[in-house]
Amino acid sequence: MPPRPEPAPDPRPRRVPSRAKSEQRLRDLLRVGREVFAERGYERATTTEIAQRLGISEATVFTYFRGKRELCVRVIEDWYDEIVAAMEAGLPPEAPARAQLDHLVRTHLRLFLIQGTGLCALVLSEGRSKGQELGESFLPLQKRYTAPLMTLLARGQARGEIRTDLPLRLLRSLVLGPMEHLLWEVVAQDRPVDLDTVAQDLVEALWSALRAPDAELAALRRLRDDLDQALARSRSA
Amino acid sequence: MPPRPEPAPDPRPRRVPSRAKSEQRLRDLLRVGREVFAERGYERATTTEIAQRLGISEATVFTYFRGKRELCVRVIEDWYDEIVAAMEAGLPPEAPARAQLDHLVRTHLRLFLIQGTGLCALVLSEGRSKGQELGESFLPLQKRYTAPLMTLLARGQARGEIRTDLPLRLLRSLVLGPMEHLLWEVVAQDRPVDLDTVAQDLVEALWSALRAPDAELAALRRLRDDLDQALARSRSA
Amino acid sequence: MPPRPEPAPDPRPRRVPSRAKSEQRLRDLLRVGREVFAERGYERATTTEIAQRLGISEATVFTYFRGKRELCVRVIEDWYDEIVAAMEAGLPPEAPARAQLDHLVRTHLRLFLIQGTGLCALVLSEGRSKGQELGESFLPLQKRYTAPLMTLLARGQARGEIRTDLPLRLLRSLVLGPMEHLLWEVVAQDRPVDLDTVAQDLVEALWSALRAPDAELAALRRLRDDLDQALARSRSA
Amino acid sequence: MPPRPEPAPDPRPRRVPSRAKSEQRLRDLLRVGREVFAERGYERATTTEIAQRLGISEATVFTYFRGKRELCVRVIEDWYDEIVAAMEAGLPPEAPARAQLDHLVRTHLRLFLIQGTGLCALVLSEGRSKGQELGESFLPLQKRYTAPLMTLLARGQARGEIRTDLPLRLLRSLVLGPMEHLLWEVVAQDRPVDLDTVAQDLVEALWSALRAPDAELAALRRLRDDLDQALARSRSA
DNA sequence: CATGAATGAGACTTCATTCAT
DNA sequence: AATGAATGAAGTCTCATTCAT
Repeated sequence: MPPRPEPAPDPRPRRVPSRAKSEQRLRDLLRVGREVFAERGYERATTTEIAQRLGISEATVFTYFRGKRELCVRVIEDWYDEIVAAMEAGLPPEAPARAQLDHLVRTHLRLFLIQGTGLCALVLSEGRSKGQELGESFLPLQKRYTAPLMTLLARGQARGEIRTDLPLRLLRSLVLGPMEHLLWEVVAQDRPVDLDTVAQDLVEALWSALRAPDAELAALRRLRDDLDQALARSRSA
Repeated sequence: MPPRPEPAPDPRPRRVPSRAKSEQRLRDLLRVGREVFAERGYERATTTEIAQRLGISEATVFTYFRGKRELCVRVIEDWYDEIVAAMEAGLPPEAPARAQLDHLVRTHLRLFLIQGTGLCALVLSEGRSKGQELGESFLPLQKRYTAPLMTLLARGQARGEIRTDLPLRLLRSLVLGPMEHLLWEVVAQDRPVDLDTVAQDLVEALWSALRAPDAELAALRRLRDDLDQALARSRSA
Repeated sequence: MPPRPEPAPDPRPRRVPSRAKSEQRLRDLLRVGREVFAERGYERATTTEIAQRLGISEATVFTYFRGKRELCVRVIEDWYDEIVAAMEAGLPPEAPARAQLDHLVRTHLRLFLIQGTGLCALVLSEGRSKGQELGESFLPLQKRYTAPLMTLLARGQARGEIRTDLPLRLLRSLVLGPMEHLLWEVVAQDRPVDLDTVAQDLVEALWSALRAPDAELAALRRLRDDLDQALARSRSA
Repeated sequence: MPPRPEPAPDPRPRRVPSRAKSEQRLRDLLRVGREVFAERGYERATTTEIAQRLGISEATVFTYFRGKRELCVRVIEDWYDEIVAAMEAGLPPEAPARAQLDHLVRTHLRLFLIQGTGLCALVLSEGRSKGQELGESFLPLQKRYTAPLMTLLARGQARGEIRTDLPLRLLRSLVLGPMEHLLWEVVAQDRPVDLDTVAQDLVEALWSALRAPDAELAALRRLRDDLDQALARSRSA
């Protein structure tokens, strides 16, 4: 467990493994790397284990990646790519906001339930303190990751489907936060969940919080406010 | 009754850190331990650093705690104690659910903004896989931590203030999730936030999702009806 | 069949020292390990010293053995193998028991005089209390080690060469005990001994204690009787 | 487990604990020290444990003894004193050698069965290599310890009860060796023994090896030898 | 006199990484 | 291109011993 010095970006030239080397090997490393990092977290994952699971030499890992850190970053990037792709696929921009939200939530939960929690934890805990070298690589990824949601929300606001009285960032946390929290619980307590039920319930709750107040409600609120003011005037008279 | 698991042979005695030892030292260790674990996470935190920050010998750390792990657990416990205490203080059970929620959210954000994110990450990422040795100590703490919220929600449901059509667990995630997510962003992007604004907005959004679906609507309708009748009476007079 | 003891969760993989690794290195480690453990005993032997004597890095030691304990066990096993092999070589089962005893004692003393005392001490003092982690590995070795002697004794009894009125275990101690004791003295007082003389004397003494009580006596009596008869015949002729 | 540098005799003057201090405390320390050293061996015994068993501070131990090593030496000395005393008591010098041997063996086994094995191991394994600082203190003790036996044997030889054709040292090992060996077995394998039976058997066997050859046997052997010579002469003629 | 507290010195062990083959 | 082997640097933890009170 000695936190290696991880001696900074390392400007020395490196035999860059020729792309043509073994695409398969590279994919294997990313796949197994993802498994191991997800299971153990960054610090507790070892190059030894990754190599062993593939039945290759540890040294080979360093032929494909400059080091553990680079492998980890690549693993995370790959994972983000998948998520973003899945999220964007089948999200017709013209569908009603609630339907889009439903798709997003469902996709999200599904992807994470399969394997994502470990990686999520990885990103969360490694991408933490500013001093950490890993974290810096993650910010742009975070951006890409939340982009589909932000787009969805913005479109919904533009169309009057989603409330506009709260900052977008807050709405984003409102959607992503509960999902992550739910997933933690699932993993921590090892309780199986019914994806469909949870997704449905969650969207129901979220939508209550996100939707633009509907017409009658708006009218009634205005009525009440008018009344208030009228009363106030009458009293001050 | 199962035949006792045979109480581990040869328990070499350890120096027991006398309770009455320098209370100050102990508090210092917990304080600095909290800092370091929060900043670095469990694996990257080192007993060396903790000792150095206090200007004491590393060996001294082990006079007060059986090891790194115990220190960490104690740090977390301490932190939970603070949180739970703060959460319970000033939460009048008879107040309206929304007021209670407001208090809870505000307290939560305040406590975490001060230092909690690192510790939150610590708990989240270390309390992950069941195989991990730390995680097991954390589950009971999690329970205590969410207890105030659960009580609040249950009371609200009983009084008809909070919707009953969704499982409590989901509502809990709905509240805690966004807070954690917001805090990550704050820390990760180092963006300052206005606690009051964020808390107010968040409660506003959460309440839309939590309240009994027809509560406001019903109230407004009744208001309108009352108004109608009042006007009618006034005219018929 | 008892329900398997649940195979320890989360077995973080270790680098497996490949059998084909530098055989030479391995032999060196066992050789030097034997020296150091013999000189210092288990606790006072250090991996540092073992590595230093070979001029290699301490880490390398752990590439070949899982840890200090495993190295020690392997050292002892090796040593036992040598002893048992030497003991069995040249012990013709059909030879008279006393001749076999002579061979065994001589071999034993010779092997131990070279280096064995330290290792003997190691086994004796580490294999002591049941709580000790090392001891458990040693019992089977002890069995193998004393097997040749036990066989010898049993065969001798079957043939009527060795007394049968005492338990085998006691006879075993009667043989092995003095040898160990003699060796202690040699080492402790650093007094040189003449292997042949000591072995001869010891066997002489041991044989007095082991032989079937009446064996020599009976033989001599028969000799005398034969003689008498021969004389008688010669006179009557 | 770090083998302390044990920084050599330490010539600095030391507050020698006034004899009048607490004789009781001193006895307690020696008693408990004996227990712990016997159970664990020198290296694994800790001043912590000794102090804890007495419910006193670790520092106090160092008020009574210059250090762990000195305590250990004193423990061993005490133990030797007891043994020698017990051995000498009730050993009437005029009794037949075999009766004396019986008493000695019985006393020895009894004393060791109670507690001695651990201490025996201690002496054996710590008093090993010449470089060890502990060992040097032990040689004179060894002398005192074996003195009663040596006296017994010498007297027996003088009286013609014990054979004189073997060196005394060898006879000593012949007696002490098996006893130690037997005790190892008892402890190592945790097998209970019947002291009386074992003692009786052992003495029986030992006596066969020690006693002066009896009259008939001697006569017969002389006869055989004479015969041999006569035959030889007759042939060479 | 007794002790609470602190600590220096070191032990075992792990692991990312390098390099000759 | 792949790897067997080696290792530097670090980490956690233990314990005899000292010293001010």
